Amino acid sequence: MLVNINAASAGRQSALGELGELSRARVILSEFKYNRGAEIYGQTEPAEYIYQVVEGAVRSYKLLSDGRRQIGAFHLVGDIFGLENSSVHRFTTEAIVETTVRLMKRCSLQHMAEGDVHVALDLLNMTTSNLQHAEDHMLLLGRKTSLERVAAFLLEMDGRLSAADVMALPMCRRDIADYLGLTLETVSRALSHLHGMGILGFLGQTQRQIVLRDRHRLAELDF
Amino acid sequence: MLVNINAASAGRQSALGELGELSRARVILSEFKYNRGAEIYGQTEPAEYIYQVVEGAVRSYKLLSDGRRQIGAFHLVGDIFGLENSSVHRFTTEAIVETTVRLMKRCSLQHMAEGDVHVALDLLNMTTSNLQHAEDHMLLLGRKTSLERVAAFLLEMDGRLSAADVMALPMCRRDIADYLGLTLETVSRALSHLHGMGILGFLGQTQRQIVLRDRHRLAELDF
DNA sequence: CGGTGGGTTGAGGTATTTCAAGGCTCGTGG
DNA sequence: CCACGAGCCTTGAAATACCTCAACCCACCG
Repeated sequence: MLVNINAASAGRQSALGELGELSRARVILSEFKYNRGAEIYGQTEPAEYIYQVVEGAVRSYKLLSDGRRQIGAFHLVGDIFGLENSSVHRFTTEAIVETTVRLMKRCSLQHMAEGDVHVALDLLNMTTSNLQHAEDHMLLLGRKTSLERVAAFLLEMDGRLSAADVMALPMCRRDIADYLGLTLETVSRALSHLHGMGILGFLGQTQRQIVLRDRHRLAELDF
Repeated sequence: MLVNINAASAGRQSALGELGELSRARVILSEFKYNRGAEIYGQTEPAEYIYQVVEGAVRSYKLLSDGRRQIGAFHLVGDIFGLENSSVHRFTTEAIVETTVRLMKRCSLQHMAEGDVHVALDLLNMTTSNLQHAEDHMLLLGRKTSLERVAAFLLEMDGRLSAADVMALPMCRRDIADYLGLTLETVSRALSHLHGMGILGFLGQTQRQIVLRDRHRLAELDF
């Protein structure tokens, strides 16, 4: 059963609260754990389950035939993913770090949606949230400079991770780059630049813990 | 009433057929005509209506504060748009050419969706179609070259306009560019390049009528 | 006719990519 | 305990895809 479902989800998945709705129907199967880098499902695979991140982080991406990769979204704790309601997945998803997820059979969900308007409306809300994110991301990918993209990324993560005043990014530079439509070197340079401007600082040697020193000036960079 | 609703819509708006469902409830208001370039609604305006293109073509876009523009989608004959089901529009939309649309009050739709599962599922399907398009477009904007983008655009339009063997594009080069995340010059050069390769030809002087001579080779350019 | 709104093409500039080198951390095995 | 390689990150220098600026053409229209 899916009780106590991470109520503090201020992120994109605004419908999370309403998953309580779904939970009452006892269709949650169980938890499952994936190792760092493990594939959760592949593009064009039949979509059997939908998932919720309990712990860890997930990337979902598309590939071109020559290996170019575009990450469409990162799924953090509390997020629901795998909700392509065509019966086939449109992305490949992988665990970025050691990740545990909750599973739910998609067909029973489908069934529920047909019987209960509220479930259907919940699905609609979740899908709309995803659409909205995709729309904003198109603007970023089509029209923003590298610095603006990285600034937008940091602000997004700041809003979604929001653990403390220091962000612990789960993903590497290459993941960020493939999310932002850049190369990892460009991302690195942009971060260095922001560091040099005094807008952010690094903690530890791994460079994945980032502290926002001046959220206001960062927001000004993101048009 | 919304009968005879352009059944030949093989495009993204696969849910079009199901709009028949909606039509039965007599919430279609009337038709309205917009002049070339006229704004249909603006970003952040309250979303009062949803629309269906009867004749013409529509662009919907987002702007950055300095004028950079990203077109998220073109809406052609038969397409439904304005379906942001947050009560506020997330795009600005304009008629590309003289365009007539059908209107439907959004609130009554909302009301219907709450009462009828089928309506809710229709909305979900339409939203999912839009999401799928946005996901594919992210890959294009983030990772494809200018030639690949233009090739993909031509193939998309070929599938959606599919009037005869000659495509009559309603939109200018700048619109195409802002859709593909390029400049109009780059689009023009890519088209010239494809022309030079014998893959496509132009009809008339306006350069908006394009004939695909070699659809197969074009498809190979779109990874 | 002159002006405006597309469209094409060339030349030069630039943001980002590509290629390459080096540093740091961490796990593994000698 | 240290050596070593692998993974990750940064930084520099060179290459390039795309952008910018500019000129020109053509069709259309008052």
